[in-house]
Formats: sequence, C-alpha cells, structure tokens
Amino acid sequence: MSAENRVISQVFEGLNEEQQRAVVTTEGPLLVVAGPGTGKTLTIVRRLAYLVGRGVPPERILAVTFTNRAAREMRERTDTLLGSRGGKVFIGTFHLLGLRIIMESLQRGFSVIDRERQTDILKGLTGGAKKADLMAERISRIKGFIEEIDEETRDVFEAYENTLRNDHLYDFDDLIRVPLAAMEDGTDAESFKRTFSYIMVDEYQDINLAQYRLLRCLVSDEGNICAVGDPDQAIYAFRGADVGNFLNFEKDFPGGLKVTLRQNYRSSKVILGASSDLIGHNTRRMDKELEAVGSKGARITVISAPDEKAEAEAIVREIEARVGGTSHYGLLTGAPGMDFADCPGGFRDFAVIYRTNAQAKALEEVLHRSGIPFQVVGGKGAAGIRMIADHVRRHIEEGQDAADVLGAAECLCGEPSISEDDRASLYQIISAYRSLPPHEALTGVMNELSLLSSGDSFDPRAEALTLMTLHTAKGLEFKVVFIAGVEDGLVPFTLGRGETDMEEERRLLYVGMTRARDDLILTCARNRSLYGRISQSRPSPFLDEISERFVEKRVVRDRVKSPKQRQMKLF
DNA sequence: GCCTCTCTGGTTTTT
DNA sequence: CCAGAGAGGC
Repeated sequence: MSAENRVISQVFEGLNEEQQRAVVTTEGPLLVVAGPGTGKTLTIVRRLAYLVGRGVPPERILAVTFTNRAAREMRERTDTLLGSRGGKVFIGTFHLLGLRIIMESLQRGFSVIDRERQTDILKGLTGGAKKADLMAERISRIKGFIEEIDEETRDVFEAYENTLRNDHLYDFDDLIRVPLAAMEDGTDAESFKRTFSYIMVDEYQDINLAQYRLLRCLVSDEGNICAVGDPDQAIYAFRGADVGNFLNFEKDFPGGLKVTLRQNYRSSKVILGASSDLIGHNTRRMDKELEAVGSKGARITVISAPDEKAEAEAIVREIEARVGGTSHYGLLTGAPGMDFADCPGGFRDFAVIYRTNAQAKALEEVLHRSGIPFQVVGGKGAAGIRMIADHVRRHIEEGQDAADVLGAAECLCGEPSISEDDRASLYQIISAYRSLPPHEALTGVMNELSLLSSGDSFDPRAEALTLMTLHTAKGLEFKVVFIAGVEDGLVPFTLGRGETDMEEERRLLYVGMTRARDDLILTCARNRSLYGRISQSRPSPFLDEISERFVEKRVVRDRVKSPKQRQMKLF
C-alpha cells in the first residue's frame, strides 16, 4: 500500500457520517458547526490528513487557531497521523501566521514585543502604570479596528507608534495589521492569495474584524476555506470577537456547504439536556440539536450554601465523597507503581470553574486546609517559556554569539523544570529555524518565544484539581465539574452601571456546563462578601431555564453559632 | 531612593 | 476587604 493510500484508509476510521462529510468536502467554502464534545479537533486533523492524502502539498495547507494550546494539540495529532509530512502544514495562531508572513515576504530584522514591554513603553509616555495599562488596551482596540481613535489618545498613540518604528518593534496587533495592510493595498496581493490553497480556521466564532479581513485576503479564488466553530460558545465579544462572522459565513462565502456535527461524545444525556435547555433561551444562534452518545448519567446537583466559605466546603465534601473518602492524599497520589489514570477519583478529573478570578481565594483557602492538591490556571502565573525567553534575551544583551545563544536555548529545553508541553513548543520553534543562519534564526526564535511568553499554566497531567475561570475552561473537559457562584450578578455578571450581554453570559455558563463528562455540580452562596461588604445574593436566573427533571437541589443550612462563638463576639 | 500613609477601585483574556 | 498606586517625608 502506498503512503497515500495508507493515510486515506486511516482518515475515516471511527468517524460518524457528518464528520466524514466535513472531511471529504475539500472544494469551496465549508462551515462546520461543531458543538461541544462533537469531535471538532479530530475532524480538523483528519481533514488535514485527507487533503495531504489526496496529494495537496502540505505547505499549501493552513490551519489557524487562536491559542497556542489549541495549535499544539492540533500539531501533535497531525504529526501522529501524518508523520514528517505533517510538519510542513502550517499549524499555528493568527499571530504566528502574521509573524511568518512578515518575516518571509515583507521585512526582517525586527523584534516582537509582548504586552509587558508594550506597557513599559507606554509608562514612559503616559507617566503611570495604571494609565499605561489602560492605554495599551485602547491602542490594541484601535489597531484591531474595534475602536476609533479619539483626541485624547492621539498624541500618545502617535508617540508610541514612533517609538516602535524607530526601534524596529512590532506589537502583537501589528502582526495582524502589517500583513493585512500589505495585502489589502499591496501590488503583490495575488502572491499572498496563492500561498495557501486550503485554509482551515478553528473557533471561527471568535475571530475579530482584523482577523476576518486577513482571512479574506488569504483565501484563494477557488474559495477553499473551512471554518469550524460553535456560535453558542462565542465568549470573547468583550475583546472584539464578533459571532456575526460565523452566522454570516454562508452569505459571506457563497456557494458553500454547511455541516453540523450533532453527536456529542463527551457529556451524559442529563448534562447535555440541561445545557441545551439553557442555551435554547438564546435567540442569536444556529439551531442545532445535539445528541448525547453516552449514558443518561446522574442528575446535575445544585447546591445552595450560606456563604462562599460554606460553598467551598461543600465542594470539598463532594470531591472527598467521590475520591473514596481517604484523607491520605499524599499517599494516594504518591504511591509508587500505581496508575491512577483510570481511578475514578484521580484529582485531575475534577475542575472548579468560576466567573471571576476573585472567587478563587475562598476556594484556595478551604482546599488548602483539606489537603487536596490543586492548580490554579491563569490569573497571573508566569510559565516556563517566559523563563527561557528571559534567559535568551540576557544572553543576547551580553553580546554573545548568535549560534551560542541558540545552543543555550536548546540546552534549556532539557531543564527538568520545563513542563512537557513547553518543551515540545520550544523544541518545535528551534527546529523550525535550524536551517537559517544563526542570526536570523535567533530573531525568529525570539519573536516566536514572545508569542508564547504569557503561556497557560494548565498541566493536564498533574494529579491535581484544576481551578479556573469559565473563559479559560473553554476547550477542556473533566469527569466532574463544579461551577461556583452560579448567582445573579456573577453569572450573569453585572457590574454596577454596565449593561450585561445576557446572551454572552448564557453562552459562558453553557461553555462551563458542557466541560463535564459525568458529573456537574452548580453551587451558589446566599451571602457573598464582596469588597469587604457582605451582600445577599440570589441564585442565577439561568437556573430557572434548566428543566427540573435534570436537577437535584440541595441546601446547606446556615451555620448555627455555638454558645462559645456567640460569647466570643462580646470581646 | 525608600518607607509609610492614604486612597482608590475592584470582569472575562489571547497573542 | 485588600492590593496596588500616588503622595509626601526623610
């Protein structure tokens, strides 16, 4: 059997009818509506393999994602399927794509600055850290066509742009904007169009105007664009993403096909039913009824606790009940020669998700006392990549030879403190530039490191409970999911005067609920201390949108103060 | 430049 | 309530 035939025979293995249709529809526009747990990444990767199997040169295929995490997953799965040929497919974030386009076709000898360096520059221009943060946000929105420039911003904006130009720097937004400008009014727009003959875009519901325009420039005359996503999981409107792009796709790229993946392989019927009830209350959507392939499953639990501390304690109790009640976690997780991958109580199977990072505090305190190992994702956590980037930068500043610096970076990949995922990313970057002269390779590596530097700290292998926001949880799944603070004001979030986008908030809760495979527990507190003040809190109105047959309600009663505690109050 | 006091404000976040 | 910024004293 030829290599091509071998690939083709593997491509359809285990795919359902809709997934297969998405894979074989290679010509013209294709919209793949992929709800949670419907095998979206699997379908994309198989489609990539199918294209290559059909003889499309891998370097003419583009697969864009939003996050490095998604790109890395896609890369790994493609390489498994295609081997070395997969390496030639461009798989990466929008920003990496922009960076490569600039380096290959427009300009060399520039550096990419991350958000931190951007605010450093702005600090000098505005004279205040807080102002600089605000200004960085605004400049980013202006460059992304999300906001118009106003009079009070103009001076700082121009000064900032001058600084970048003089020092040959590009910020993240430039990585989209510069190639876009070259393509939209450049004479060689046609040559860009011919670079990729097949384009796939992941999470299409989250693209913003700049990214949309960039895509339009890249799509060839044959119109081979495959957009994959789920309008019900659009949760980034606040940073300029526009679900409209997804909803308008068919009008936008006429003559195409729409495939809806309906089989959900992740969640129990109950969890999917409850989630569908909720999202059914949105109006701006594409109607799609998902079907749970799995078993019925237990009812979802809604727990009302007196306050956020009791809420956290209730969560701990639920976890302990599921791990089998042992309190010797250290012993359990550290037991040599034992494999907990299939143990129904491994802590990596649990996640606690919330709307705001501030909620993590109460949870952390209670968890800490319980001895349950946990990892908090996001917030501020700096990742290992950052350490390497700093290290390399220091070498450069010391004026070391470019080749030596690269060697040092490669050495650092072997550091035990670097996580498996980071190591894979680093190794990949370094090997991508290995064939270039050291100096060029070094700038390339540094620039790509900048794109990774904020990194996400989620380690799926850690034997620990995961704490994260609803936003960060997107794309992940866990056996047991807790959503804490399902209260009016938190989910949906309302901030004083600010008008709340109820549909977006509903989608956010939908994303959270659909992370769960077997067990879903929604918790709320009747009193929550916010900014030092204890305020009464009502359950989320979204809970009323879930059919009662899916729900089991539990109430944790108010703490009865012991006489001793009452006495204490006197002093 | 550093310490301390007072004030302010406080979603979600990737690259 | 509490982190982080700005003011002001030394």
